[in-house]
Amino acid sequence: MVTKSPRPAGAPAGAAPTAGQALAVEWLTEDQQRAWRAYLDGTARFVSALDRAHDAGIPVTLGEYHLLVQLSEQPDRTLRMSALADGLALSRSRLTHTVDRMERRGLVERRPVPGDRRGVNCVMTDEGWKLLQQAAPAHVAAVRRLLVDVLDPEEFAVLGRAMAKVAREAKAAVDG
Amino acid sequence: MVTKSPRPAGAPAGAAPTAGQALAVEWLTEDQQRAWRAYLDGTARFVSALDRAHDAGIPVTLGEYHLLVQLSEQPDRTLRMSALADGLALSRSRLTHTVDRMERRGLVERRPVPGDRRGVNCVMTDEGWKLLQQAAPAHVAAVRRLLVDVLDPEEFAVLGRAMAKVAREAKAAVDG
DNA sequence: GGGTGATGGTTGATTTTTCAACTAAACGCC
DNA sequence: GGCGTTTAGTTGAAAAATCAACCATCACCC
Repeated sequence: MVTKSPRPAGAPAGAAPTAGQALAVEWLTEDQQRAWRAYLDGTARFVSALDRAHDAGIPVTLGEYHLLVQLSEQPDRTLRMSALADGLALSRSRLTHTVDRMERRGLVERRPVPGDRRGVNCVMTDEGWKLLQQAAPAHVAAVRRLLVDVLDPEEFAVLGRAMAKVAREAKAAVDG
Repeated sequence: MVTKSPRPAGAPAGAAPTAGQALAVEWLTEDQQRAWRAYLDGTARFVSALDRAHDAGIPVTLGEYHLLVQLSEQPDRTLRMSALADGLALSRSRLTHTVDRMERRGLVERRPVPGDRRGVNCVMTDEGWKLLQQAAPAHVAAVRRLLVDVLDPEEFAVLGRAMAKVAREAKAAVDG
């Protein structure tokens, strides 16, 4: 197995790292490789299956759905753009565009933030709320069918804990 | 906790499902909810952190990198478009466009498939190979730093197994 | 109270992705 | 051997995401 054609991230035959680095790269073991690939592949396929479910009958995009969910959890179904962007791990620009579209559809509204004249609040409209309600059952069913019910409970729990750690780390890497 | 404002996928107060369904939707428990959120959030942040790493110093996009990796594992660094699309969970159209771009950059080449005049093979060029080599160390380092080394080994192993199951299920859902 | 830098958000151009329509070759089958 | 169907891949237009500037307000602090 060692002499396969140089694998994904397997030790490349020639080329040394560009510069500076002391070549202290540790490649992944076979097992790690497998797990990493499984994660990658599984996530890609899961997301696209879920997307497909949203196309077929759920009246909002997966992304829009998540945005509505975030808002739905706020006391007044209201969240500042920046908080929303952070919560959803979206760029500010992307959020601006997304909210533009959703606003046009009447799902959310922009309102000024009381204390800060720079700020903009994003508020879910009744329309948006209704749509969320409508979308929720099929969405949850899909998540169950494609993820939750596929795993046994402990597995799923571990997955959750693991990804929570990953989230923390990634967050640190980005803004740290 | 039950009487929070209707949660993400928590039991909505009003609206019944659109039609037909016998309302047999099972909502997620608190724990499941947490795990699902963690997965979603963790994945989003992980991917964007990895993307960012690719921007900063790695000379190919994450997507392009994965494509090159797939090719690198084939005997002749060659794979049919359809196989590549399946392997990467990409739409055919998206693959066509992506390969267009990469071909312009000289990273891959299109060649006819010997036995089947409909088919198109995608072959990694030496250029592409060199680039992959160059990119690999930093890529692997990032994956380690952001994922592999963040988890303890058993956790990571479980993650791998779990997502492999998920991948199978999603695949079944899509083409089954 | 007037700079200076950070924060919040938007804009518009560029690049990617998606979507639906389309061509061409292969397959099956009678 | 001819006809419908499926498979492979491309195309181009429309939608969405990214990127780099940009404007305004705020916060600090001297």
